[in-house]
Amino acid sequence: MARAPRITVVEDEEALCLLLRYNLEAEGYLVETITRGDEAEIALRETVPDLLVLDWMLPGLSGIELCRRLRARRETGILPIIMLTARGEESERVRGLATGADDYMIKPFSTPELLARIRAMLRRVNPSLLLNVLSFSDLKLDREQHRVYRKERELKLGPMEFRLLEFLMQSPGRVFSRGQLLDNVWGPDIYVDDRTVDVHVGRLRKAINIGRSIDLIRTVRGAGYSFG
Amino acid sequence: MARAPRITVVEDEEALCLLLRYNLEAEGYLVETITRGDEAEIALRETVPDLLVLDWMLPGLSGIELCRRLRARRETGILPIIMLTARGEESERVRGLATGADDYMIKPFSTPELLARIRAMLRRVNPSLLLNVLSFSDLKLDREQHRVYRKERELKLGPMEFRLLEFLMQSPGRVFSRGQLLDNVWGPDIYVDDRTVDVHVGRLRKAINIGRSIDLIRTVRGAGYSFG
DNA sequence: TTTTTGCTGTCATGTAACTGTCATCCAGCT
DNA sequence: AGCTGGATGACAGTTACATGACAGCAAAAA
Repeated sequence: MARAPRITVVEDEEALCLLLRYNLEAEGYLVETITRGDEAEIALRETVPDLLVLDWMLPGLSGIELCRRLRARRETGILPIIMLTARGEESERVRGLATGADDYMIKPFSTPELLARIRAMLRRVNPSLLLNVLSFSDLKLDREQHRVYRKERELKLGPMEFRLLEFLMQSPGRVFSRGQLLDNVWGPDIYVDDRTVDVHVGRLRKAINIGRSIDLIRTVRGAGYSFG
Repeated sequence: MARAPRITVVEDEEALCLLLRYNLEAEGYLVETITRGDEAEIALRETVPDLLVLDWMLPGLSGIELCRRLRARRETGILPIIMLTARGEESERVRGLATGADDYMIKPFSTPELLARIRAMLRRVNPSLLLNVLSFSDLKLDREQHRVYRKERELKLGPMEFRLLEFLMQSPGRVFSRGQLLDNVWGPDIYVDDRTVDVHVGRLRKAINIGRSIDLIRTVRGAGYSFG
């Protein structure tokens, strides 16, 4: 499997939490589990995962309300959400979707089906997440082999440079602020200077723009960086 | 929603086709119905709707195969697809999703539920476009990519010009005083001369009115500026 | 163990781009 | 015309980014 997409599970039943974590990690995802709705809202303000599995009933803040609030924010407006509902009444199903969940599962549900839905949804939102080889122009990044090529010629990247490039290549053209890059590439709990990003982008540039190649990384003054 | 979303229904049962067309049109969608899989493939090469309702079993070309082919093409790679399946065996469900459908309904299904799912899915697809790209006439501003185009030609804007244009484009036609612009674009705690706005509007004008294009920014004497 | 090598984060410096102000010119209104 | 408010070019101060240098680590090699 490709580089792990991040999935956050918000579910108060301890047993189900463990089951989901076990299965999702077996599929190769990076999993974060949260048991309370209000805690989830705070956590999601920090970092946005690639997909959210959300229980309908939660202590602190109900799943449906959390969903509504997430949809109202730009950062999480299109975050894929799969809702877990206890009862299968149709009125509730419809309400769940109408609130902005992208899909729902009725408990008890089959784990393989949930995994299939997650895969389908991730592919729809950002196909790059599930690809093993990202390429753009004459640059190719192989996640499995941890190798990068520019025009058939292999490049030598440090670990940080590789991860930075990988992340940027997942959303070509999109501009990320230094804060976003630190969160997503360095990790949410790492506190380093914003300007460190500049240095690494510089190193990455030097590494991938061998010879006279055009610069594949764009600096957006006052905003951040983007690939392509 | 600005324009009526287009929905294509591919279904061979005449009665179901009529029922769906009737209900979807009542909701305000533009509906096209096709009864054969191979015909659908040809039609979808011409125009891509906003959403596709696709029967599992079809004459000419099966729904699952059509789905697979659509996913392979760039234009229809992320076209939202709701699959209609006759039997509800889980293996088939999973197969449907794994092929790339975004959702499915098991026949016989409840019409309100289908409508709710369509609504939810369109909201997810359309706002994502609407959220990130502002456009007016031949001017296009992409927030995510931080790029601005006039007639396919990319413009070079400074950070302030970009933010100013972004703000103005959010409410086309509305007039903002210099004070309002300072508050909203510069920030509430920034104290600069009112006349600074004039200069930036001037710079923005110069940047977006390349050549002989008509001026997209309107000066309202004694009141302020507006876009469009 | 010590030595070497490679990677990372911070800092200092240089530079190019951006910003705010002002003076001057111009257009619209009475 | 005369007045008022807006447009514009010039300019200096400031900001944000690029880059080279370097020390602290950690892993690999000797």
